[in-house]
Amino acid sequence: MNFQPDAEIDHEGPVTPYQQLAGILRARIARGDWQPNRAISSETQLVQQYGLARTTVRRAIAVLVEEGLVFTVPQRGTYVAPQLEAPEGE
Amino acid sequence: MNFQPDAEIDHEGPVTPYQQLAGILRARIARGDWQPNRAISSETQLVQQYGLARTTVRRAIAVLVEEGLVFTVPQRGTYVAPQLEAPEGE
DNA sequence: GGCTATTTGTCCGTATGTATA
DNA sequence: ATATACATACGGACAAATAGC
Repeated sequence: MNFQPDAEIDHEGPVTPYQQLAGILRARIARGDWQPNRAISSETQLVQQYGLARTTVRRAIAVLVEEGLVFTVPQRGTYVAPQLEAPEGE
Repeated sequence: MNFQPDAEIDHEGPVTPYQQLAGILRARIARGDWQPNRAISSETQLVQQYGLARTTVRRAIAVLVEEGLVFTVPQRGTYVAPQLEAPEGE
């Protein structure tokens, strides 16, 4: 499903908040809010920005990790995965 | 059959309670008690509001789902379907 | 050596809602 | 009407590792 990168979380709709956030973050990465190998917002920041519980934020991030879009480094942050679809010519 | 949105369940009449509830909910949706993509009352709330058994409430909801008027999201709720009669022009 | 702040990791409890028996 | 199971969401708390002063 497609999400707007600047959308807000709808707590009343049929789509669960963690799915919405995953879609929003996916859109923001695609838009270029964070470059590859750069950290996205911390979990605490996402909690404040979107008004969600941390467990919900972590679940959304887990979705992106599962998709290979980001990777998490313990005690460091969550980083945008380097694009592996582009041929590594230079 | 037409039902009043504020009608009560008649347990003595010829119309089965689940048909009555389905008609009432249909009228309430038409009246605008719940907007599209918004959750209707939970099954528990409908049980309490109309004094029906849960199975009866679920059967009434099943009728509306069959009609495409609402859709149920597991572990989340039952939502008013978005109006699909409007052409999707943009 | 401290202290403080930040970040992810983990666990607890409570609540709501559907699904099933 | 009760009970259990499952998924989701929220809030809080603590741990561990890192970084800076």
